[in-house]
Amino acid sequence: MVDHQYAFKQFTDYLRSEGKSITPERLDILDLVLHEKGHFRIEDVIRKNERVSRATVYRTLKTIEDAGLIKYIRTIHDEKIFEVVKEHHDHMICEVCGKIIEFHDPELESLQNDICASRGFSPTRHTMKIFGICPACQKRRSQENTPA
Amino acid sequence: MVDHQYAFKQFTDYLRSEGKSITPERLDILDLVLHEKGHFRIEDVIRKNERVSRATVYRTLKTIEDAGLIKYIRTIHDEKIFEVVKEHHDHMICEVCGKIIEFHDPELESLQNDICASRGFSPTRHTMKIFGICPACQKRRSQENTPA
DNA sequence: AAAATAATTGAGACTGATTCTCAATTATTG
DNA sequence: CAATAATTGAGAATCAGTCTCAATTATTTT
Repeated sequence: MVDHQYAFKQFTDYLRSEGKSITPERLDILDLVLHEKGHFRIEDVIRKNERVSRATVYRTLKTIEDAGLIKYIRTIHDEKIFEVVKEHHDHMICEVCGKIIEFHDPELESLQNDICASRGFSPTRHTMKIFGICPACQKRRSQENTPA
Repeated sequence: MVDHQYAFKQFTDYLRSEGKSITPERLDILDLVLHEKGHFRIEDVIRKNERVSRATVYRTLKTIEDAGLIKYIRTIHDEKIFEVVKEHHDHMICEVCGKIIEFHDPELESLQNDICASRGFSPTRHTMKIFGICPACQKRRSQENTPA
């Protein structure tokens, strides 16, 4: 879970620092986004918030992204999927059921930094996606191949 | 460089195995793609091959991708960039000049496998992108900040 | 708190990328 | 070579995302 209070403060601070207005539309969308469990698509936000226009949803999601509160990844099918930014983490994506599993590994992070350093590249951020089959789908598959 | 001869064989084998026809359009596009240095965009292929229709370029690039000969990544600006598949590698992407640097690190690969194993996830492939500033742009920047 | 100013919104037009349709063409098979 | 199956091209259609601009709302100024 994300601290909503804190997220709202971060967002309004960001808006003020950029000379942008604090509007009910923006707060509504942030609220909706914070209540999303896990990952969500833009269409979800548009559908669940008919009061706000499609254009404003797009604009506002980009603003919230610029504020550093959400980010997106691409699924196997190239769908844009948003998520609320928590601590940094990477993703495992199941190619069978589409499930997205988050993970974080400090060793991986430091190894990445080493690799960059050895090449004179100055990293700011990274994304890593591992595609494969999640435990549940592996189990289901092995059951299907061994019928009663 | 990629062995063209071998790539053509792989492609025609793939087509045959899928019951697909071997057409001049498909071979032309594969040929063009193999001659691309590094990374290319779909529009490049369409422009350089006016004999073949836009629709067929799209269809054929997907076919070549399915055959495992090319793949694509997304840049910072969400552009689709294709590349010929060589040995597996990951990418560093410069946020200043857009340059794409390929790298491969066996330690990274085995660490990824360990991480998956510990979570019961069976990996098939992965993508990793590190965004940051390339050596050339770092140098250029530091020069700009220290004028003569 | 009203006026003046600046930013935002909504509706729908627009764009660019990609997919679809289907008749005409070309490859494959027997 | 004829019959069959797959592919192609041209343009229509779709889709996500952006843009326009007048009307509305937030912010700042007096």
